[in-house]
Amino acid sequence: MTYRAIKGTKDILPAETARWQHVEQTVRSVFHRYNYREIRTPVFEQTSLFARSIGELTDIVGKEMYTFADRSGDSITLRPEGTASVMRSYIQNNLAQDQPLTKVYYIGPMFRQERPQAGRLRQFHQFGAEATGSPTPETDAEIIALAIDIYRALGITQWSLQINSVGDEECRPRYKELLRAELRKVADRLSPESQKRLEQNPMRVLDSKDENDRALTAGMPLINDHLNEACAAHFGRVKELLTSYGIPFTVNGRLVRGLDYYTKTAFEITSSELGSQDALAGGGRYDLLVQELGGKPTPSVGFAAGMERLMMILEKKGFAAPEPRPRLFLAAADAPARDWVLAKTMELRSRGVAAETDLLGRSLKSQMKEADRQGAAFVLVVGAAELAAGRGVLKNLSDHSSVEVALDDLHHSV
RNA sequence: GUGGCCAUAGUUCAGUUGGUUAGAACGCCAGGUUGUGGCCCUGGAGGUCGUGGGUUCAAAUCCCACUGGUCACCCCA
Repeated sequence: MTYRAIKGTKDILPAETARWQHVEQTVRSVFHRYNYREIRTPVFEQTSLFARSIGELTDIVGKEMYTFADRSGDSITLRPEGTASVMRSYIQNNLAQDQPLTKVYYIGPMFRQERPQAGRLRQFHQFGAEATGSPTPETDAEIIALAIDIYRALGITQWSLQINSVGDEECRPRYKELLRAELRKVADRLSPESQKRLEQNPMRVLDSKDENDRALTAGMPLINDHLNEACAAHFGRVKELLTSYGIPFTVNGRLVRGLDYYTKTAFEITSSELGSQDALAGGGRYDLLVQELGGKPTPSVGFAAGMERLMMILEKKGFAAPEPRPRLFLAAADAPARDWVLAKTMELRSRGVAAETDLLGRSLKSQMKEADRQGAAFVLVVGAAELAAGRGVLKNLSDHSSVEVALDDLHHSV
């Protein structure tokens, strides 16, 4: 084997594309149900767009981006997530002018240069939605409900929703100082990773998976106990709405998302059906991002979900999407019938019938086996005798029955 | 970036303390039935045993390096 797909990339083969298409269709139909419209942005952007929106200190920007210089020397990056591009497009195309609230969704490949493992690829696929222009908790709740509805529509029941509020530009800095002061008291005993975060992003220390860190920070103040009035009211309303929508959730005061731009609501949907990488979707509110990118202050909420992890669950559940199959397979019993069979196949196709025939000049037995393998509903064997009589025997491959039909109006018989 | 495990037909795997032409199942092709699929029977094609080096009379088997895969850490979808 000479060429292989690049590490961390995968071919989605014909045997699996039916499942992908089914998921894509289901996802789209739920988005449309919620009145979100599709947006398609380029898969690469100026590097600084991602650096600025995701945050210079995040792992994504610090060590995971596919960044390269193009031929003119500009620094280009393959998108590691969708929100930054969508917001760039929102500002560039002035989408705000059409209506006060813009609801869009996207679906497509993302790229991060990490070590691959179960549920993590270098090129992976996400779908997500952004509701831009609304500060209301009703919008947060809609985004979360939308994500949950997609899993429900796909028959995925083993998920759990965790939510938190990470505060805003007024109460978060105040809380961070409080937390930092607490953390300093145990700083020398924290893991090296957490010591680094103490100054840069102390909230991430609470999110550490290190057991010792967790023990040390066990009793420390949590952000959602130190929200200002506006954030607390917003968070309360989101929880109230989720409850009224019948969506179960747990509040996790230590939940901090990996991207810098979140404010107020942050949430994560995980599945116990997955391995170590168990996050199905994540999202939250990002009221400061649009202005950070040069637009007018525009409050927004959104989420992103991984397609491969969804596929892993569906595959594990043995979910099989229906495959396209030929309606009729036309088999030639002898050489003179081949031309007629080819012409008839083309005619049926032009009439909208999924018709298939042999292109390899194979024996009749082989053609029959092929028709069976393809899952064709019917097979018609045509030879000199049938051509002379103008009639043939149409065989139903699933119930083994046969009927005699006129060759001229075959399309009425299948 | 760090660590564990793994690498033999297209696929899933067997291959004894190192020993002669490396096997099975499934899949693929052909025939059994000179014009009818699925089951069955017969036959066939298909492998530089991941790559390179070393030990040995002898290596798929032991050792080293590399490459690839996989899982986990970090982090995330």
